[in-house]
Amino acid sequence: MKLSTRSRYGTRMMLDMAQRCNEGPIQLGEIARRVDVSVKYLEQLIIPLKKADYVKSLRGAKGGHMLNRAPDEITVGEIVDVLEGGINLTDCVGNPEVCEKHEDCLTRSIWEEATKAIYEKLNSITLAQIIDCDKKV
Amino acid sequence: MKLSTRSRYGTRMMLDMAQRCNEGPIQLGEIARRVDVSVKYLEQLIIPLKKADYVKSLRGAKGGHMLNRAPDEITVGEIVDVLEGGINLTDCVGNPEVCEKHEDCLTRSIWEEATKAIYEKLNSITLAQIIDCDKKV
DNA sequence: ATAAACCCTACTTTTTTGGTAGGGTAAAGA
DNA sequence: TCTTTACCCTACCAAAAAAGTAGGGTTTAT
Repeated sequence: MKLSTRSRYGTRMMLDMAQRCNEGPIQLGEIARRVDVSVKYLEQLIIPLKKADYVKSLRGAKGGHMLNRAPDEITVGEIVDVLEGGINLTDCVGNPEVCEKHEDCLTRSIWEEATKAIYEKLNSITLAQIIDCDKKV
Repeated sequence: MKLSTRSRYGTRMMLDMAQRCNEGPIQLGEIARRVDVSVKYLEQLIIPLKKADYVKSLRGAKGGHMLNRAPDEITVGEIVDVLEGGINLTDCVGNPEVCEKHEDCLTRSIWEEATKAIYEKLNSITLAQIIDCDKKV
């Protein structure tokens, strides 16, 4: 029931980019230093985020990464979804048939409802909200 | 982010007992057969549930286990809490100080809110509700 | 007594997580 | 054009957690 470091570090990274979304491309090395995670690990995390079009990159000297949408157009739920490979408390949530007892399973609906609760909560939080919240302090 | 088999099997077991809560002590072997989990594994799961007073046991011949409260007095959240060792999406949720960056962490409040969402959902579901729901079908 | 059933400790295996290593490729700027 | 900078890609590895087994001990109803 714990979130993986992929989601946690990935969210930190996205927030870092969100805070600098008007400063042009940002190098991974820079982000790595600030969020305190190795460049190599962040490289791994940014690939699926690029594939899902939340991030775009520029190669070459002076290249780097940046958000592909405004911070208020990206939710934490979307990030977790990409990095965690779906937000599901159990394998049977989206796919009842993976379980041989799915015909008369009393519990699946519980896990479905709980999954929905977490999903809705995370999808209601945008990167912009988190940054703004910080500015007020 | 996946629920462990401990929570899932444990919930199945508690539901099984709830469905038979007026039939006296129920043997683990019987439950194991119905919920399709080894007796040895269920033995492991029932210990913390007994310690937390959700279950009571009778030793000896014709002994067995039974719920220590009415099914509408036990929530799924309580079961998961016991078997999972707390419902927390990250280690820092209840204990900010485990993280050296907790001073200026933008993300902790996200994980706290999401944890709260799942916690409240699971705590709103009693064993009785799940069984009743089944009876209607 | 003894059999049925729970109780307890330890160990093992498998899977997932959390990375590291090392080289390849693209492109901006001199 | 050439070189540097930074992203891109494929493996691999180690530690930890999850999942489950093994085997013996203890209690108690009959």
